[in-house]
Amino acid sequence: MAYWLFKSEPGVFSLSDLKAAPTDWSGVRNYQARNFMLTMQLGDGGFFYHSNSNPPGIVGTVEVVRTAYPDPTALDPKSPYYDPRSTLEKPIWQMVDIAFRSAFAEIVALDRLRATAGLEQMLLLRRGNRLSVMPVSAAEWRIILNLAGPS
DNA sequence: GCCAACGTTGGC
DNA sequence: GCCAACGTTGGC
Repeated sequence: MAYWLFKSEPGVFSLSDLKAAPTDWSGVRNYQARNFMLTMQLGDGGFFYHSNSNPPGIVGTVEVVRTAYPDPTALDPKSPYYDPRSTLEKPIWQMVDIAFRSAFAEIVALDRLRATAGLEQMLLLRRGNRLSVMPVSAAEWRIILNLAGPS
């Protein structure tokens, strides 16, 4: 069982959108993020992070409900995520499916994460980090759930 | 809207 | 294989 963090701009896709229906995490075009998705297991937990919002922060939890499979938007010339290097036979990009699990009573804001002991090593907080999918350690997971309180 | 940080691209 | 240029991300 591993833990992850999924980043999304709420104006584009929010936790409420995910609550309405599970979704595929298509459109990831970063090799590191893709490689993380390739290692995800059914039932893995994830935080849902709202970026480019005020304040940015973690708003709830999700669950991996399907392991990695080819991202079809890479093959669609009309998609903004189209990648002509990718083919049906040799897909480059992968995605997983995630489902809503819980919404925090209050957002755990980025500045609060930064101020919390035990989260100093968190990948999310690293300077210049731009990954849309990243791992979270079990310890970090526990600390943040505590910050969030009952959902 | 600004800009620092980063990944990717492409010329050489 | 180097590295400058570029596009994108995301906090502020």
